[in-house]
Amino acid sequence: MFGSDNEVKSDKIKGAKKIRKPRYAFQTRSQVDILDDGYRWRKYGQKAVKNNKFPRSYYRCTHQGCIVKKQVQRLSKDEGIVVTTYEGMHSHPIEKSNDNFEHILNQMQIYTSY
DNA sequence: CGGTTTTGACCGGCGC
DNA sequence: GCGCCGGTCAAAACCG
Repeated sequence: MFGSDNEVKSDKIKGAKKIRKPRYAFQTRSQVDILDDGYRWRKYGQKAVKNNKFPRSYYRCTHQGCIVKKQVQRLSKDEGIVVTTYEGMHSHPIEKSNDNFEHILNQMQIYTSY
């Protein structure tokens, strides 16, 4: 299941031949970890991290063909800071108002890896 | 009713 | 070889 993961695994074992899954980390200042960026997410697990006093939440896009994964983690140092990490690329339009999305971006700092 | 959520348990990989 | 960790999935329950 979930070819996306399988693909990455294969790449790792083989030696990274294809493009890597893009990873985008968003650091947001919010009291709630449930940030609606405009996509639909379904929580599939919650695990506690050792460097963090708070558990990390794992979310996945519920769109057909959309295998984007997202994980939300809070900074143990600042409970008001929420780190949202996006994995993969979306292949469908957002169902929320771009205005709202822009407003959210306005309050988040974007960090891009790769 | 459908969709979603929550917890627990399980598996694989890696280290020593 | 064994233990450990992280990560993911499953089922059940709940809500609108």
